[in-house]
Amino acid sequence: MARAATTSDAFNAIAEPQRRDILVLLRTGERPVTDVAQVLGMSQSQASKHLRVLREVGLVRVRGAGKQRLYGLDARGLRPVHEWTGGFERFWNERFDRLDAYVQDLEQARQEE
Amino acid sequence: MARAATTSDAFNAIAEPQRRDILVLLRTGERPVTDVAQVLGMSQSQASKHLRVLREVGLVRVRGAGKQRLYGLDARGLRPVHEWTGGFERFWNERFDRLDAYVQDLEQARQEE
DNA sequence: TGATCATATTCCGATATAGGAAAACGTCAA
DNA sequence: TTGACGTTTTCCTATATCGGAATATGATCA
Repeated sequence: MARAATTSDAFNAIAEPQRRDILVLLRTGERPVTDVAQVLGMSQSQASKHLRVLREVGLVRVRGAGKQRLYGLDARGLRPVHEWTGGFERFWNERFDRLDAYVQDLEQARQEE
Repeated sequence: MARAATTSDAFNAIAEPQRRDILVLLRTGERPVTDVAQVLGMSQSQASKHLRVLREVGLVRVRGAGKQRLYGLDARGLRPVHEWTGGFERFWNERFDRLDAYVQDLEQARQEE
C-alpha cells in the first residue's frame, strides 16, 4: 500500500507547504489561478493542481467569473486539525517538565558515580 | 520530485492516521512497541516503523528499559500545527456566512427570473 | 466562426511511501 | 556461550505523489 492520497483528508492536503501557502494567501480574499501562481512563484499548472487537491478536500471553493475562476477559502476543514492538535495542548507544556526532570536526574546520577 | 518525506515535518508525519493514533495512545504514558502494536491492532514491524518516523520528527522519545524500549510523547512539535491552523479560526466561522449569503443570493436571483 | 485569454489536464520522470514477511540486531538470564 | 525475548531493519510490491513541458479544454468577444 502506498501513502494515502493527498485528497483523502485535510491532514494530507496540508502536508504540502505550497498548499499551506495557498491557503494563507486566500485569507486575503478570492483569487484567480494566475494570481496565486504569480504571487507564490509557482507555475500555472502547479497552482492549478494544488488548487484541485484543496478543492477535492473542500478547503477551497471555486466560482466562475467570466474567463476566470476565482478560488476562495473554505477553512472549515481545518478545524478538525486544529482540534486534534489542541488535544495535546497540555502535553507540550506540563508533560515535558517531567521529561526534563528525568533527564536531569540521569545526569545527576551520572555525576555521582 | 516526489512527495515530501514523512520525516520532513510534523505536518507530514501526522498525515498518517495510524501515527495519529499512536500519538493519542501515548498520551496515557510511555509504552513499549509491542503494546502499541497490540492496542492499535497493527504488526510489530509496522508499529516500529511508524514510531521511527515519529521519532525522526521529534514527536516521540525513546529510552531503553531492559529489553524493552519505552516510547514517550513529545508533543511540542504539534504546537506549530495547532498554531498554523489557528490562524484560520475566524475564517471557519465568519467568512462563511458571506459565502452562504452569496449562494442564497444566487438562488434567489434564479427564482426571480 | 475564429482568435485569444485563463485554466485544466495529460505525459513523463524520479522518488517515497505503507504494509507483509523474513531476517538481523540487542539485551538480559542461566 | 547459548537461548529467548523484544525490537529494528531489510526486501519486496503496488501506488501516489510533485514538478515541468506540452497539450487540451473553456469562455469571451469581435
